[in-house]
Amino acid sequence: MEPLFVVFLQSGITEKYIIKIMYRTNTCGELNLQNAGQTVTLCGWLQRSRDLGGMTFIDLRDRYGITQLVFNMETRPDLCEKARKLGREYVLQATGKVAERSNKNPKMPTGEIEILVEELNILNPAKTPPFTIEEHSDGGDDLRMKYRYLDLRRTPVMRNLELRHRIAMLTRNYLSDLHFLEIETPCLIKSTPEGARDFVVPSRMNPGQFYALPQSPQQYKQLLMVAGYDRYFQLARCFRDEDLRADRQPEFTQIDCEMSFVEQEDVLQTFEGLLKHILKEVKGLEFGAFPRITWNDAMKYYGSDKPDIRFGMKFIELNDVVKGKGFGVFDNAELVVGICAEGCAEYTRKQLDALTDFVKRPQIGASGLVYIRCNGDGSFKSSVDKFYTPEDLQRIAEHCNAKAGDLILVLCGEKMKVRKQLSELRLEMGSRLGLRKPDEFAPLWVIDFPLLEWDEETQRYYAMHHPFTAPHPEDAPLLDQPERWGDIRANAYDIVLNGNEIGGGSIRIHNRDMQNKMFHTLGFTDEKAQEQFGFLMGAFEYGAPPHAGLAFGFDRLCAILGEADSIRDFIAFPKNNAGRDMMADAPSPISNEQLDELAIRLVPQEEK
RNA sequence: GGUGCGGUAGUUCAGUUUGGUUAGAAUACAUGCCUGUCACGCAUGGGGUCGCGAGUUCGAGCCUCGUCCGCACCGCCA
Repeated sequence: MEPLFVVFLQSGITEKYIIKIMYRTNTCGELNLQNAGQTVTLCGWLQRSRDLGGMTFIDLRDRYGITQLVFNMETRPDLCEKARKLGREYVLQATGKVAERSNKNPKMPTGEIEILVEELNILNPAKTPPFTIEEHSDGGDDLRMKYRYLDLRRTPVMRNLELRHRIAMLTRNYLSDLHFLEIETPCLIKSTPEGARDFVVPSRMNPGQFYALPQSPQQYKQLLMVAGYDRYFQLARCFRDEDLRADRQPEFTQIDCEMSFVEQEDVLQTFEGLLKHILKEVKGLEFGAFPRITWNDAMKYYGSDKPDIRFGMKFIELNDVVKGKGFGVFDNAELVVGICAEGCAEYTRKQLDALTDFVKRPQIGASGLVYIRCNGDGSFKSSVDKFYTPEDLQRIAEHCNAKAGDLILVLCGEKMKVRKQLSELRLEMGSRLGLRKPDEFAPLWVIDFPLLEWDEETQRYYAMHHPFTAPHPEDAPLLDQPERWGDIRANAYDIVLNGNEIGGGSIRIHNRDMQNKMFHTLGFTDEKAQEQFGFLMGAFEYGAPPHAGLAFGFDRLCAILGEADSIRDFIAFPKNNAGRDMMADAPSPISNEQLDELAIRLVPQEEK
């Protein structure tokens, strides 16, 4: 990085003026032996001081690094006395000569030099912080959230936010070069009941009426297509009033994109290109064409619509080889399915019990786990030896491609449920075997999602993606056959990285008849469709081009590339588990005056 | 809405299994000594509503119930 001085010069300010106005000539991360002899001024925070009696060392920290300041009792007793009184996190300005150290520290980039301080200004004293501002802080999660502005001083968090900035710039430049325009869409919009819960904002000027915050700029970006902005993107803030997770915040950022006059292949190529570009620039990794898998196959082989393909361990369906041998649990099951864990035949009883407990946890809900050990001597030991002869087990092992030394784990039950359960077990085994390395990246497209999803509770179909998603052309006729609605594929796709859904999109419906048919399928009356989506439907009558789009979860993408599990440290000011900002203590009650102005009356909790 | 784990010094934790004298450690902080440290070292010192409330008991940091808070997960997240 350029020294600060040079950056200022390049900005066109004259040198004479700079010296007068500049707090600092250099940052704390850029000085080395070549600067020896120069007089410099640095500013920063006191990271740590070491008082040796006759001399005092201070580590001065800023965003760019740490530089050591030296104070000597013999040469400047006044400054040395001053320096030894300073506390952690004091804000300092120090001027002095860059000098070669007699004892160099190879562990730090500036370790060959130090500053012989001639002038020291305390720009601001500081209270002792409640936790240490270091690479590995001694602070717990909630304390760090409460004092987030201190946590943000720590280098790991700074590096995360720098990474976020880099990915944002790479994205903007890449898409801009492809003629995409970044266009902002409103945050105060109309509430629509489909999908996630809306955050809602009362309107003072329209008493009793509310805006919603966007769950995504979906309808606006489609209107931009109607308006002829044929390539749009936005790093868009989105809001969803749902429960939080480590990788889910109530407000989050999407790389939101839409294109006109394209087919699915164009969209996939464009955004595969974007992700390849980011992976290359950030990680130095080059990829060929990303693998693609249909949703049906993803469910069949991984039990998940976002498979982690950093490792194999694909599902093997076993109905044909296990049924009819008198083991009622298998015989009565809709699906018997297993995975083969290579080299795990040595698993002890205790380890197998732990796995059984894992799948029986209420969150997963399997009723039991069957194992088959393929011993080194070619024999088998299983939890169902009573029902299966060695020859039966041999046949199952062959079906699973299991070798001597492998362990076959089998679950059974209702098809979709057991797939989901085995998916959890597969990921658990992957973790236990160290196959889910955070510095390995395995992107994947999942295509041909179902268009509709049956909801037991409300007894109706919902759009799996959203109501503007086009059906797969081959399946469109099935919209006229309600009994086949569950089989209709959509022209929808997700992009998956290391078992995380990092993006998704679809071809949109641009034809009025098709859209009407879709609303009908979803149980919307004409009036309701008109009320909810009227402005979009109206726009579509004035010449909507064929269009399609995709949105990346930007925070999640940053966290994965930052090799972290939680997105919180890639957001400057995140919310906690309960959606609270622990630093600002939001949300909070508002005054009666504010409520009156908004024409809102609160109902006491006990009346509910 | 549900499940699990946790809450003890400024901070991170031990102590809870088996209730029993003055609740410990490390680190941070303060004071003093120390001229080449870089996790400096040495000495001394201060620092506690054991989350909160109720109960059991002669006696509760420890057991029971309730409650609040944090984290992870299930449901939810078109």
